[in-house]
Amino acid sequence: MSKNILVAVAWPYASGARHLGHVAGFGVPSDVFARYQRLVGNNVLMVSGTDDHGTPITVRAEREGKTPREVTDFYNAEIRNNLRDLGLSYDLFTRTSTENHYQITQAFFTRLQEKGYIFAKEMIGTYSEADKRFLPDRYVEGTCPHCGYTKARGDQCDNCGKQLDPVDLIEPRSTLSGATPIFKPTTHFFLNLPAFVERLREWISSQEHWRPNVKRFSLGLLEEVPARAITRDLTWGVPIPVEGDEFDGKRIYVWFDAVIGYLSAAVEWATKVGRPEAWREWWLNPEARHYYFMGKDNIVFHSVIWPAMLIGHGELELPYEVVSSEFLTLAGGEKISSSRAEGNSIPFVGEFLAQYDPDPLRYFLVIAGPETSDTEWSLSEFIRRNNEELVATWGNLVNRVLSITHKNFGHVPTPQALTAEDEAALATVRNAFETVGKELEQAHFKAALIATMAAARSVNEYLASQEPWKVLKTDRERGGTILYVALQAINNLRTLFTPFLPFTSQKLHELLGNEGYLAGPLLFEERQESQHSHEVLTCEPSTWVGRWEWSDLPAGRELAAPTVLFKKLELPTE
RNA sequence: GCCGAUGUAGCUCAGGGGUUAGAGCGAACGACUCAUAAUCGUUAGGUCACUGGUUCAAUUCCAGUCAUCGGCACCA
Repeated sequence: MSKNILVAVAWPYASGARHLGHVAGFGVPSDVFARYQRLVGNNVLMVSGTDDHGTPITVRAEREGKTPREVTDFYNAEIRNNLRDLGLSYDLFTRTSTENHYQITQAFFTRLQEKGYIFAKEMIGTYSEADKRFLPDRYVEGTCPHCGYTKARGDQCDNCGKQLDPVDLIEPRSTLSGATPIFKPTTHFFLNLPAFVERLREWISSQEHWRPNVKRFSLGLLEEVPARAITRDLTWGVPIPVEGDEFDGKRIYVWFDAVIGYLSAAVEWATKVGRPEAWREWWLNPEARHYYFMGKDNIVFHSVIWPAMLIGHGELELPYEVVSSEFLTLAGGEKISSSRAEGNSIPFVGEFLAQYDPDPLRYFLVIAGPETSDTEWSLSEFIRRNNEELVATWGNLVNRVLSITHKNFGHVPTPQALTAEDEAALATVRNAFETVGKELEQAHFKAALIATMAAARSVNEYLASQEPWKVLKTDRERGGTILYVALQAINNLRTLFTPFLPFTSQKLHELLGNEGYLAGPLLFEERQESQHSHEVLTCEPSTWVGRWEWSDLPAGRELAAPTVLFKKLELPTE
């Protein structure tokens, strides 16, 4: 009956601190989805990790006089802390610089090579003697042969927009050292993507449930798919599993290995929980559904390249759904990319959570996040929505019901026969399990949260119409019945809000005297391999108690005096 | 340049070939006082960017225009 659901979340790049745009794009939506699926009773495996490889990390390491591993150790820890503090309930959040990942990546490479999907080819690389390295095109600068712009990059001229090749540049120089590079041949491996075009087209065309923009974009990409180089001249990364000295200074391209992380992380998780073959229940199970979450800049890797690799592999499951977010922007539409995070005013996750609670941020990122189009980030809007929506509608509802109950009864009152109005109020909340669930099922997070808030609002309406504070003065029994109904409502809204607001839902869970974890703690766990150890972020959802269905709060249960779920916020004055 | 996206009420955004185009917030008026001065009700009348086209019918499909944004292979 339960389905196996893989929640595959994009891998944040361990080259620096992550900002709110990153967690808005893949983090919060994937966690809402995973928590909902667990409440429904499905077997969820939610995995990701930091992407530890690539040129920017090696460059940063050199600039800081550190090793790439030290750099990624630092940012992996910071990102892990961010994700934990935001309540992102990964079954396993690991990293790509593990022995497990190296082995699985190499095996994947070898398998594709044996099946003829990978071939070697000589190409011209840009080499800098001064930097002692080959330079990615973006690290080469020079004068544009078309427009004379002196700061054109090796891949493109920002002035005239023309695409370039480093050899085209007049007076090329390394952006790292300023030295003049030379061009020399270097051999690399290519993934033969054209071999997969027909199968990909057929597969994507048959995905009726994909969002039209993702589908159209992906099919568009197939119009022209070249073979793609999957190795680089680098010394930090997964070594190429091919015999020969000429490959010593080369590594597998970060994106080729990062997507394999979805598989290697599942294997690592299975090992960790002591059931080494358990990953097969997701990866070799045609009934399993794989959902991928990412920002729109990553669609190509998840809808084309990774599926091609999976088709080439031959045994593993393909994506069921590719859920892509748009971008969180600053006022004025400026894109917030990782490479430009420094110097603009989008807050880093760590800084932000040092000042604000995670649930209000999660609320904002779902209700006002870039689900279907770019949306703007604004601190004043965040505070406004916290105060006028989250606090006023939901936080205040909980507080008023618990306060009046505590003041008049101290426990859940025993109800008399329910009136039609009582039944209607309960039915509205009861029905929300279906309406909200249907939206979440389709990854419509914003609509789901709006529907949940509407259910909360309906309880405020019920209270306004029944006026228990008035009734209590003349008819204590009836007043108690109204409060009983309201308590049942918030007890169930607690469950409905759990995917979005795990921390405060857990708090309410406890305020209402319920046992156990509705949304449990997230943990760090040390994993030792032969050369290194690393820490992973994990949790124990199998021990959590919530179910996506109506539950009764028993009459007579003692209720303590409430404390508020959400604080009102003020805009900083400076 | 090529490809794509977006342009809907004061604000932030949904929606979608067809009765009076929606939500939240703001604003106005009223009700209430249990509650974090929170809540509830009523109201606010936006040429759904512009111009053509297809259609019995378009804001919703198509084309063009304007504006904004993104992708365009070794950036992740």
